[in-house]
Amino acid sequence: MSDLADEYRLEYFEEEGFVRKECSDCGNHFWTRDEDREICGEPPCAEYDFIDDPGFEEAYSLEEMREAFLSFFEDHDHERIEPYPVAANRWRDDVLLTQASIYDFQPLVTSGETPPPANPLTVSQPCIRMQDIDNVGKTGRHTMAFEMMAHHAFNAREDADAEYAYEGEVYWKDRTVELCDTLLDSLGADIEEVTYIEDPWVGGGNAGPAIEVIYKGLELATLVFMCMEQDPDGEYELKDGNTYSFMDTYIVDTGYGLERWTWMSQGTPTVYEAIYPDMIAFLKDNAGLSYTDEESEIVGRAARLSGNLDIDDVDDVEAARGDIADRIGVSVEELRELVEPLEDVYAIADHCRTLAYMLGDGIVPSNVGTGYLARMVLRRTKRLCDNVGVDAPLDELVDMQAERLGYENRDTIRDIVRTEVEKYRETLERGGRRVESLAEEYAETGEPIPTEELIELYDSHGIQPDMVAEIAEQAGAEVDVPDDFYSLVAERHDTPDGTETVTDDADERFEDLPETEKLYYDDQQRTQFEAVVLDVFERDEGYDVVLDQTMFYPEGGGQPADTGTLSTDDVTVEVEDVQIEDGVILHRTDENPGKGEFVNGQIDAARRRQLMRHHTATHIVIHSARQVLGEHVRQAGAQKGVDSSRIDLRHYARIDREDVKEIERRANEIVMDNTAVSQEWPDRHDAEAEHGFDLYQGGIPPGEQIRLIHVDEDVQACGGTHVARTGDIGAIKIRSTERVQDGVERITFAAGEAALEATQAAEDALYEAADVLDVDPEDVPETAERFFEEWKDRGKQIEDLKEQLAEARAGGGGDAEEIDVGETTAVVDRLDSDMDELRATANAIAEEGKIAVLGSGESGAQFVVAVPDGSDVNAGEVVGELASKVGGGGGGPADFAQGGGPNVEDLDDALEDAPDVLRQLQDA
RNA sequence: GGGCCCAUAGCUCAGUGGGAGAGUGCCUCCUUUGCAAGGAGGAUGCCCUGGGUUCGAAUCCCAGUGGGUCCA
Repeated sequence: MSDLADEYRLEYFEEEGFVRKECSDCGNHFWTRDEDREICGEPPCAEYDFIDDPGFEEAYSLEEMREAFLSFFEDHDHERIEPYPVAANRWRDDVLLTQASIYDFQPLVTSGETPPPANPLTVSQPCIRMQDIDNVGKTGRHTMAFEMMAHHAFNAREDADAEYAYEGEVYWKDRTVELCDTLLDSLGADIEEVTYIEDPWVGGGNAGPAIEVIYKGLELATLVFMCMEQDPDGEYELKDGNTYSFMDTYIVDTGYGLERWTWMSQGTPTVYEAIYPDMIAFLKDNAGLSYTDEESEIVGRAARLSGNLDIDDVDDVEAARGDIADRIGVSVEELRELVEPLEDVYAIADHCRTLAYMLGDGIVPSNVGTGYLARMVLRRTKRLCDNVGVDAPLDELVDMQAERLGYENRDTIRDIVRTEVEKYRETLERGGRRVESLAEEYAETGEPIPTEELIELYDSHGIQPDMVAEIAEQAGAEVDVPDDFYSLVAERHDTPDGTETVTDDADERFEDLPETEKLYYDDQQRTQFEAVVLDVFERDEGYDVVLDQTMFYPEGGGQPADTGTLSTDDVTVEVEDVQIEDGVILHRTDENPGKGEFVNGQIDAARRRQLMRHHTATHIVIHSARQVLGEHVRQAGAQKGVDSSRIDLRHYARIDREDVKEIERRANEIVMDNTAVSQEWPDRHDAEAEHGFDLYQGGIPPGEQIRLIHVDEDVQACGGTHVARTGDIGAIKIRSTERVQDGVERITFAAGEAALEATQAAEDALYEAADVLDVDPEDVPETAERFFEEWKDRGKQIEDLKEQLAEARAGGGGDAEEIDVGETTAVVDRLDSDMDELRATANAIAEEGKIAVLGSGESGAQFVVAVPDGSDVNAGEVVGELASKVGGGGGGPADFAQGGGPNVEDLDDALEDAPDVLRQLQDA
């Protein structure tokens, strides 16, 4: 096994007089121009040297530094590209957020399937990393949101066997280091002080040599040379314990932290003051934080010290605070009081920037996916604001960052923030009440609130344990939060195991067949074609027929497959389903048309027409919804059908009736405009540059060219079949909306004939209702309301009357049988009315000091037994005895019981036995 | 994508197989008339919808609808 040491012997280092050293402290190897240098320069081997002593010639703002970087690389033959959204799940499904510039090019560009937008290129990519969220504000250098400035070059070996979307070498290690070195020099850094540390990189199945660039104690950049992939037979064993071998493609992946470069140029105590000084000032002022000269001095020194410490988790921060306080010569309490509000302010500024990125790029808060992350950040930010006493509305704070970042959808962002803050407030209020009553309960018993309750409160109601503790304390209850609280919560989510066996049935039978020519894109209106049967494969039921070309659309992009027939001179076979595998289209048929035959294909035209109408209508509905609800609306899924289709949209509020009507109106305007629906196959990077990522509502297709569908002003990457003109859709009718998840709304709609049918079905329902009520359809709502009110009134009246009837009956005696049972009198009677009446009568009789035994045969045999106060007869037992005689059971409290059974014919016998039963039970 | 929780009076909620409740608000009267005052009486309800189990379901089971929440 070999390590990668040779990979770092660069000509550039040699030419420039670098020497390779081993750090006397940590043992890492590094390259430096300074022959006497002993340590690598990276904390904890060294401390920050740039606080109050900036490392560059001039101080740069964040914007100035970004521009300086990008234009430097433009001047050195790189093309500047626009950054991608922070919501990486918009072009890849393996991650949620963009965490590095290379994410922009994974997986299609890095694998060589798709060419990069430019080569070499430079970009400043906004990124969000949630991993360090607890450190933000505390360490002086951690941020959740940051921009990774980068230059990338995509190379492929000339001797590679396979075809790649880029060829040859643009540049590799020497040039990369040279560019970085030159950049530092041009900014006025003392390049004698710069060290390049050897630090092999491994991640996500790829690996390669990498270099950390350290200057004045701060890691300014990482230069990664991605050129290896995991390989069981690989020659190199790397730090993750796996073996790796070289790939055909090799990629320069660099990362320069914009914030750190800005910080380096200013030398402020923390990175936050360097990157958004205005917002920090505003927040400090708003929270009423002001410091005397002496206090400022302490805060400054503490900040410097915390920055110098190598702190990677919060426990260390807390422990370190004591250390810092000692070194400054103040008490820990004093230090905490001074520093904690500032830490909150730093974190608020950072979190607001994170939210601006997330919401600005169209993430909608939700209980799933990126939306959930946005919600978490927002709630955390709100807590920090409350904690430190910032009373400016959160939407205003987020807007400050959104404005700085140049977002144009600021009104929507503010609206989303306001909605979310309100939701959070309601959750807290609900939770507060719940905790209060729980706390009171446990305060009475004197027991601490059990952990099980805490988990339930957090998991099901979103109430943090510290909030429970706070409220419980006021109510005088104890709370003991276990240290492993969050792992206990996690345990609750452990599923019995869901090891999915990925059924990877990559069918080798089709490997030698050519890709089927897709006729359905040439003329989407045609339904007939001729073809040659290349091969036929037998299936469990039916056959897979492969043709040289086809008009049949295979299932894909939410559009179901076409059906139809294939005919030879001799036979006609039914096509029941169509699938595509590696470009080969499989027609699933009931019979074998015969290999080598010429066939005449005919697709079910009516079905296809409806599918096309629904597909084009889907684009129109999304487009209309975006106009009505806002530009943040994005497709979260779609399914087309013959009778109806549905689309799921990301939106932060319920779509109400007014919205539906407006969306429907706009959609039908587009239909009535009868504009042409066009398709084109542009280069993917040209398309992205012109239309942005909103193209990919339904997923990202691979390849150099992508198919775009234009409907009205809407443009989407789409592989489906569409009508020629919007008028062909006929009409679009929205049938229903539902909230399928928080932040995701589903619209179900019908197009063409189905729209007409849907409308007629709704009308039928109305007419039928009108017919029942015997009124005009337009009077149905009013009449229904009146009927409902009257119905309720009558219910009340009937109840009232029953009570009167019962009292009259109890007083009047009637034909009821009266028996003496010991010292009390019992009334036994059969009334044949409902339970309510039976109960009322029994109550009235008991009021008069008599035992009531009433039976009814109205719906099954039923009994009610009521006993007056002071009687020693148990009503429940009486009922139980009687009910068993009619094949049922019964029970209830000792003074009032009811029961019954299915055998009505035995009711009279049971009642006749009642006196005996009563006497027996009394004697017992 | 998965897990969990909730739905009862205008509001906040209790009730977990057998007669629908409390607090608050509302109405009437009394007391007092000074700020969230006291006393007495009264009206509140398809117990979310639909199925099932049961002699009997607000209560148990299933499905749906609406909301909440945690996780990947």
